[in-house]
Amino acid sequence: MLWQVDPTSSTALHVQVAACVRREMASGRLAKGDRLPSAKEVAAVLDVNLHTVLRAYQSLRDEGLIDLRRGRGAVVSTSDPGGDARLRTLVAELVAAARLVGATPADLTRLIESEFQR
Amino acid sequence: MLWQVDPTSSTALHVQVAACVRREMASGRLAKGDRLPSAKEVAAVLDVNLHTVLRAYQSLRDEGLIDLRRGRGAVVSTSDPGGDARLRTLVAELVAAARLVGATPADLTRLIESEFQR
DNA sequence: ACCTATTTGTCCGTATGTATG
DNA sequence: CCATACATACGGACAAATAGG
Repeated sequence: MLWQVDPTSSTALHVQVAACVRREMASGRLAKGDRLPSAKEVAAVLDVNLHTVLRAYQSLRDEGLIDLRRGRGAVVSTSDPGGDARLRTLVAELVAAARLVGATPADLTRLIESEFQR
Repeated sequence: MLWQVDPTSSTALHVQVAACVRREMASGRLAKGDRLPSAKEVAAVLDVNLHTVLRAYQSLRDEGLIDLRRGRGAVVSTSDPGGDARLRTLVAELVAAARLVGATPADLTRLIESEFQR
């Protein structure tokens, strides 16, 4: 992958790094299930700080483009053919809503269990 | 505002700080248009790093809860429309979807906790 | 118009923790 | 046990936007 960033640009470095990954995905050079190079590697290649790459990866994760896990690395998100794609979407929405009102996981568990019994 | 964080907790500090703000908003002590204390102040009060507070503020901005601008500070942008009603609706949807795929309450709890951790 | 202080934004560096293989 | 890789927190430095005198 030939990535490139411009340190003098007015756009933030981590945004540029994220854009690199999106380009690779758009062009098909990165397909679902592919593993991205480690943040450490990318940082070395682009001569930027490790945090800058990690921040870019995390923003991609927030967009749902990649799956990011400790010890494993970054993997392009799969379409998840199993039926639980909707489940995870709902969970994400629920957690977001819970955060808005300061509800804890325990609160949600209680709500869910009472709902399950109906 | 009496904010408090637990450095020994397993949940990240910046998540706790963001939760503090959400609680204030949910309780009505922070209303639309109100200005949040500067990140520097919060950092001093909570005895955490400035960056930790800034990260919390930025995540709140990403959620659309506050407006964040250099030199000005953080201003509440919404008055938390939603509340518990939306939470219960989402729980009902989630439970319905879980039944379809045979997921148990324990499965949902696990999913929710991992989602909360992010 | 100018200067200064404040406040967020970004980047770098270092250290430690945690999950994975 | 150990190496890898992301996660978080702290600290320092500088830049950019804003507000006020």
